[in-house]
Amino acid sequence: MAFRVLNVAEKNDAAREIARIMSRGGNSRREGMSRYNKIYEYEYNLFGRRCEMTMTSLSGHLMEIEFVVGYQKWHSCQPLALFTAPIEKKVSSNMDGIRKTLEKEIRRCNALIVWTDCDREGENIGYEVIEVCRRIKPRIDIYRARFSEITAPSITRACATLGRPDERTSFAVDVRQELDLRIGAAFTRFQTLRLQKRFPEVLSEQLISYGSCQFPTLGFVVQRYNEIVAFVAETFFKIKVKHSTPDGEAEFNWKRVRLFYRLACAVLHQGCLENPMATVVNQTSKPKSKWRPLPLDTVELEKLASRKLRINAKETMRIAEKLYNQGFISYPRTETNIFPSSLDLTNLIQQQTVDENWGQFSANLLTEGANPRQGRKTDNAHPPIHPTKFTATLNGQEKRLYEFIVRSFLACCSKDAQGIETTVEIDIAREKFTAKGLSITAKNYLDVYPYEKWCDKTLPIYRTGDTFMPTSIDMVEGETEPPSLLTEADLIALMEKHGIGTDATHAEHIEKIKARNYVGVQPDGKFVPGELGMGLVQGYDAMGLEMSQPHLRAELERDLKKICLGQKQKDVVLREHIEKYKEVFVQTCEQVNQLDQALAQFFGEPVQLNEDPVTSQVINSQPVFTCPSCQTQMCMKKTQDKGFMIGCMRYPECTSRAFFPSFVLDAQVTERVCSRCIPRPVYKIKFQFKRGSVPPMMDLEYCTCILCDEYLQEILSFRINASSSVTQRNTSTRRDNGRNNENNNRRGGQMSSTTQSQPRRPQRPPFQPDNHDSNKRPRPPRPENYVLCGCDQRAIIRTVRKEGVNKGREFYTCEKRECDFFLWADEGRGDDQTNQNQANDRRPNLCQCRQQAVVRTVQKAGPNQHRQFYCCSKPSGQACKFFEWLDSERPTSQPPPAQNQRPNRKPRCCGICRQPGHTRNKCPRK
DNA sequence: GCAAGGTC
Repeated sequence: MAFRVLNVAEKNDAAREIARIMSRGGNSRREGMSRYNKIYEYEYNLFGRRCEMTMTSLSGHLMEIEFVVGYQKWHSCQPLALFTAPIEKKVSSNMDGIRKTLEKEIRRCNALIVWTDCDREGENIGYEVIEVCRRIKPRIDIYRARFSEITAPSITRACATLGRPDERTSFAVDVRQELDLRIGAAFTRFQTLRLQKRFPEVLSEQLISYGSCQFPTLGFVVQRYNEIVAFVAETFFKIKVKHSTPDGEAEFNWKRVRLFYRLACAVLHQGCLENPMATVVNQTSKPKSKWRPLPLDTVELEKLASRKLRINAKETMRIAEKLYNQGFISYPRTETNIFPSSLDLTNLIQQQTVDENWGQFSANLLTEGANPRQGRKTDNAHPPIHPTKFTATLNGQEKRLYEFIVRSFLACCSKDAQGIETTVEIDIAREKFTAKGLSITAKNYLDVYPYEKWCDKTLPIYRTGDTFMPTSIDMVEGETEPPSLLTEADLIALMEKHGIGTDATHAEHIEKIKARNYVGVQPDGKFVPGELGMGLVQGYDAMGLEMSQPHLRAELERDLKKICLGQKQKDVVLREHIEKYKEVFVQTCEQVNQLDQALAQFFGEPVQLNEDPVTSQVINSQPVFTCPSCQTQMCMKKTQDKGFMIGCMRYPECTSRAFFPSFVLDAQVTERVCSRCIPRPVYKIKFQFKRGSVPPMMDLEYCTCILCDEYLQEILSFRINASSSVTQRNTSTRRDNGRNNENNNRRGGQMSSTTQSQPRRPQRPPFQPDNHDSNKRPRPPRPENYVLCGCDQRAIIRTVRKEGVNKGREFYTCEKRECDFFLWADEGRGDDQTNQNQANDRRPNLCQCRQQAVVRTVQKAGPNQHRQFYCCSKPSGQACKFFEWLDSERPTSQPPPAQNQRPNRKPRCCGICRQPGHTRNKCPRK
């Protein structure tokens, strides 16, 4: 049986080229599941045997990381929680075709060779391929091909020296991805949500993002602007000597360049004036070259297009990609500035000989032979940017950029410009002056490269020992000048220098800070900080945080390198950086007023908010509490589906909280007293309920304590029972009546007399957050008037309200809607343990699909009506077929007594005919 | 609605 190998490259171009080299042009091609990623097939000798090779490709990263569902929405959690929120890595939806191709092809293969780019990201992308393939074939043999360029020798060498993928390098990328996501999302949400509310007139629609590359890029612009603003001009003085002759004019510059003291300069100037005769002390002539341009890589193209053509980096890349797709130029995303020896430069130059502007130059170049200047960088994949086909059909910016690429290519393949530089040094009153002249002897590349100037400068002829009387000796005054604002090319150079972003992303980061209104661009192409950008940088600077400095990113880069070298563990780096940024985040929250103040300089006074100082979370209702466990302020807010919540704003770090159910319409804190936890803070809250949600108990007052963390339902059930005159229960099933007693006494006995008659409940220890796992919400202390139901939730007591034999009877039912737990209260009345035992007895089994099985009752008329059975609790579409009768024997023909029926359970009314027993879809009237 | 990194 044939030994098949699946080969995967990072992009289709690379796959095609590697396949062509390995097959010596003899490969076949077929379509894959992704239209951009073809499948190439050929045979190759590998592992000492003839192998059937299948080569396909990706389009960069196959997977993306994202927070799990509960954290994706902006208001779903505190931004602080994003530092620890669970994340997942999965195949991006737009990469589904590629995933399917891999899954399909790996099934028929015996080994996998990863041919992704040989850099850090490439290694990580390789592991994404491995993960997808291992899901299909867990034991597949995996190799890594390492190559420095896509040429026959390099590819052959890679095949002969196949190794294993480097997990550490891939880990480094995992760390970078996770940190970028967590930090970016946390700060972006925090800044945006807060500042939109603080400055609604200006920022209500503004997204205020933070990114580890965006902010340093902004920082460069602001720093240069600040340097200019802070610049103090200094006056300087210098001496200039001129000499005019019939052969030409010479201007001599002072060797001291300039002095900042007028008197000193004046003394020396006076000396020259008193003894003005100049003596030529030295005269030299030497050859001078002006170097031709390097081959174009992406960054160089962006910088030069910005400087020479005034086309910005983003636009340059857009046009370049279009030219590439039309086949006019080579791939424009490359870090290589070395032409590979395999590239046929002569043919490329030949194509350009037909042009009316540079055709003649190209023809001459052919006769001389191409001699490209070579740089030092290679990305192992793509050659420098060069024209691949002649065209004269382009217009506008496309034409300009194409012409620039062609002229750069021809200039690079030509020769340096040559000239003779003459330097003349003279002495006047022991002060030295020099003048320089230039005589160009061969323009060479300059003939085809109009973007650079090199001019002749003719000097009169001087010989050493000559003397002459200067035409003028002047003392001139000048002022030092501030640096100029950054151009886009300057900005890209700074980003490159400090390791901010990559070649492929520089333009995107610049574009992003423009889009966010952090910076603006003047008509002359210079970058100025915008009000928002300036305010953000000033605000963070005022907090003493170096958010806009490149150091933080540089530190991460250093640690990532250590992961690659095995000097540091991935988890350690991740933990350290998360902790560091989390600390920065907390500091930002604590000092966030600095940010407000910085922006207030530009946008006016901010709108006042009720806010938490740590999280700046806006609070909708008063007042603000102090968290008893961490001293952070807590807030009460209305949640979408859970009614009201009082909770620590540092959740989940601090788990102090209390929830109130959704039938509460309004809540108002009236006091801060606790009968049980004094001197701990406790809140007494007055609730209003939706009409009908509880028996006629409107404006019920409820005292709860955050420390004790008790639930509203408990007091509700108590009050309901107390007012319904049901038989007195065992006092142990009642909640803290003693506490109410104390409260009532303090408030002058406002509570009903029923509560006052209850005996005091034993004191329970206050809530101790330190005893809880910070990742889990603490379970509330269990009050005595509920039982645990089978799904481990509380089953609370309710009263049958419907007319009939069971009216007024009480029953336990699970708080959870999905759970069908039901227990008559009088079946175990007076004995809490019995209640619990009964509940436990009725705990559902685990069904076959490991889901809970719940008890249901047969509704349908027939011999089994009212009989109970276990079945899977999943929704019908997903449920397994687990089924088990609850009773061992079949029931008699008589229906079971009424107390075995569940009151008010699932009337199954269709809502059309108002008749129970069928669903809306099956209604005969429909 | 968030990052940065691949790539088409």
